[in-house]
Amino acid sequence: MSYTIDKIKEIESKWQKNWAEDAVFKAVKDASKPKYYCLEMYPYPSGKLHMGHVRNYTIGDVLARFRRQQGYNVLYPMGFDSFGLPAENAAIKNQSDPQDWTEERMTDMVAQMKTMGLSYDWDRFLFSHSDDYYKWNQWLFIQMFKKGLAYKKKSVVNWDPVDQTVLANEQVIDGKGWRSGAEVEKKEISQWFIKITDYSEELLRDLEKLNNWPERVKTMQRNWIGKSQGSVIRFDVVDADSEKIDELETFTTRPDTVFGIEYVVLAAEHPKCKEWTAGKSNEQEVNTFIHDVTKQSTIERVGDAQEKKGVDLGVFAVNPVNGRRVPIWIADYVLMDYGTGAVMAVPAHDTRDFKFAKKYDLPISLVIAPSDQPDLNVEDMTEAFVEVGTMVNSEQFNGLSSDQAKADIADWMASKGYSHKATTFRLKDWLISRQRYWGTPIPIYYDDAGHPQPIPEEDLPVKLPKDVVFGQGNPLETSESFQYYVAKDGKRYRRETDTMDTFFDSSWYFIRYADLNSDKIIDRDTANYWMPVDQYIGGIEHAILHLLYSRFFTKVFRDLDLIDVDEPFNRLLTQGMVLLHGEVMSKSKGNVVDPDDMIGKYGADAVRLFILFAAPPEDQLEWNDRAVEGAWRFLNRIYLFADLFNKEVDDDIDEAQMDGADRDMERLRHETIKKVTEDFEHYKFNTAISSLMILMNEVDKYKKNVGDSETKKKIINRLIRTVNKLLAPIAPHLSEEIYQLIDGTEKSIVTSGWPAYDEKALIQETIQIVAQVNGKLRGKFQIPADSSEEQVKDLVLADEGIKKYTQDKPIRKFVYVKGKIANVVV
RNA sequence: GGGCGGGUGGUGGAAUUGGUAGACACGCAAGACUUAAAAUCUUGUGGCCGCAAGGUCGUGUGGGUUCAAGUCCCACCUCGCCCACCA
Repeated sequence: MSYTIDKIKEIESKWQKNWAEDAVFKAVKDASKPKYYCLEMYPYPSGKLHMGHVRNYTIGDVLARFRRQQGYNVLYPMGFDSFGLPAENAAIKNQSDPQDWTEERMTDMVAQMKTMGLSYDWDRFLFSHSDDYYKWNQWLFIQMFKKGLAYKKKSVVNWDPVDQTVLANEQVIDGKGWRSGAEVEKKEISQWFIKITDYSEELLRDLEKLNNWPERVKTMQRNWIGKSQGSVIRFDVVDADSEKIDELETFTTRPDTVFGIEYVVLAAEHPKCKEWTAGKSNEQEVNTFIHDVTKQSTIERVGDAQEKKGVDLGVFAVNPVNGRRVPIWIADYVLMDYGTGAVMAVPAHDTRDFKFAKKYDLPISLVIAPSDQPDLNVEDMTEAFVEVGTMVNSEQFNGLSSDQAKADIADWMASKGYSHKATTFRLKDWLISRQRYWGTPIPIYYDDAGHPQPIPEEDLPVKLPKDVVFGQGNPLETSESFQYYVAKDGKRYRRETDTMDTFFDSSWYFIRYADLNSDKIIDRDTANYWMPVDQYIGGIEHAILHLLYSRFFTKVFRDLDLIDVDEPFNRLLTQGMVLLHGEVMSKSKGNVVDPDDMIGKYGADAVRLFILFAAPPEDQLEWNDRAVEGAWRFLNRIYLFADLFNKEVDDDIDEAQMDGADRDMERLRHETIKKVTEDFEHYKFNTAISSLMILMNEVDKYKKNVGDSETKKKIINRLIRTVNKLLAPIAPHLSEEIYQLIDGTEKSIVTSGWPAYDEKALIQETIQIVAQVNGKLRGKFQIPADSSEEQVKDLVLADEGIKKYTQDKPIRKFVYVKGKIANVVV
């Protein structure tokens, strides 16, 4: 009778089995129905699901089931981001095969997903280490190579000394490897890059289209792309005798300060540093400085941000706007890979330049005066003035606001040929090569001249070999079978032994789901039918990298004429973390709650219900075992309530037979349908659930009178059906059980439809309004819903309770907000 | 340093976007049932005063706008996340 754990286990496993057998969740393209593509970020096969996964998938499953009931054709697949370092680290430690290691973990996690009752279409199971998938990674790479979007470049890279691999800029966090946490070193090698910067402008602009993305994710992407507009100014470079020896370009966003340039400063990596000082007296000093700066790891260079160091190169730049000769320095605070690697320094109006000038006793001259201190003296300045002010010491621009001068000087310099306007981005090309085994092999061989050539498409996939040795540098270099590519003519060529960053895999898997078994990368019509993903759900930690790369790949697909959409994810939900006692759950802290334990104790439905009820999906969620029990109690109430279903009566109600209590009950039923439907649309699961609880609280009062009339029995039947369907996305097993018990149909509740509400049924005859005197609550009134303001005023002012406060004072004002509040001001 | 979010009972969180602050739930307390416990049910539960009716204070702090402020404006305190020498 009661909803005991044994009963729960029986119900849950029964329906999981039936759904699988009946292929209830199989997605089939059907142009006659609106489609809904719901997707969670596919997980890394770490071994076990943690509560973060459980939360993520519960949210997605509820949305998928909600849409199915509404009649959408739903695509809801699952897979694994199964390439990556942990499998390889395990191989190094335990001599295990990365593939076996990975697949064991996948098997365990899939079993856990199934006990959660997630409604995935398991016919579309994708994992990135399958050669069926990575073959298309390779195919894509070749298309990119042919278009010049994949290229090789020697460069200083971030070297992770622990993982023995190169890291992308984005994978360096505070100068440390994002996985190992080791301090990153500098190393120069030849690497593969993807030219994402070709799409900087479009990636930035199209953020505008993403109306259903959280604002903060868009802001993070905007900052990451980092567009700035400014001018590139050309300087003549002269020696101590003012003989021109070269030219130099600097980038600035502050053309308004050009009359205040006191020196020009180059990055240590700038090639001109060595050129101009070769054979000079300061050559040794400059070389030592360059060596010291460039060998520093990022953390040392950035960590010491306050202390700026530099060396005078002994050459000069001529400021084109006024002919002034200023020294050229080299300094550690200038970055080679932004702008031109050379900066015009205006100490009075740039914080870094100011500190540098103070340290090396360089002159400072003011060209913008603060509006509240027009007579500011440079000697009195303790920091740079970086705000808008009035132009001074800037010839014909004096007196203008610096904002205005910024535009005017840029135009003027450009017209004189001193500069051109330029746009720069912070976004860098994406370094994708990894000196690692467990990833997609880069499909390239090197011809006799050492030039990279694509492996012909008919030779794809380039499969990962098994004859490798782990723990000695790049494993692919140790494989006899892999090292050489044998071409059609029988010639042997050296093969590329780097593999791809796993972010490459995850940048387009959502497109492959649309047409997983195609013998092309995708079938265009099928992809166009399912794409874009209507609802994408995952952690905020992917706000930049994964989501930006995915947007980029989608645009590349479009430009390769493979698909017609240009943004992959229509709506994005970033779910919050799961905490225990205010801390993130983690194995090292020993504060993890095992999903299996919870499901074993209370059932999947109760765990799902708790997770959705305890917090809005984007907020952090504080785990609470007791509250899970509370969720179980609520389900128990539903289970017992369904017992009242009376098969002897239909639910065709004669409205004339309804009494006041019946009408109230019916109205609340309609209100609840409306509330739950709207809340689901806006991911407000917690308030949807609370409105179901309110309904059940009212039902408990109402049902005490059941048995009196035929009408009440019918209303109870309606309530059971409604509550069950509204609850079905959240607690699918229990709902399916009840559905089959009361309606006994062949169909599943999954496709049984979504309850409708009637706007007319929501109208109330009498409503409650609140009366205030001087803004303080003084009384409540039941009034007919169509009362006029006059009627309300008369009623309120005549009331004894209100009179107590108004006494005989004159009424200064009477404010009435229809159906809500009346405020008497005396 | 820059950007983005937050701060509401013992706890998780509601509040129709300016209109009854604390919905709903957890916890707690009292009671019913029980030999007892668990479960279940009933009642209460922001602080202060009061037996009660009721009064009064109350959404991080201080000011302001308004008939009316958790919500809008100004200043400040504080927590979290992201980016960080970007010229």
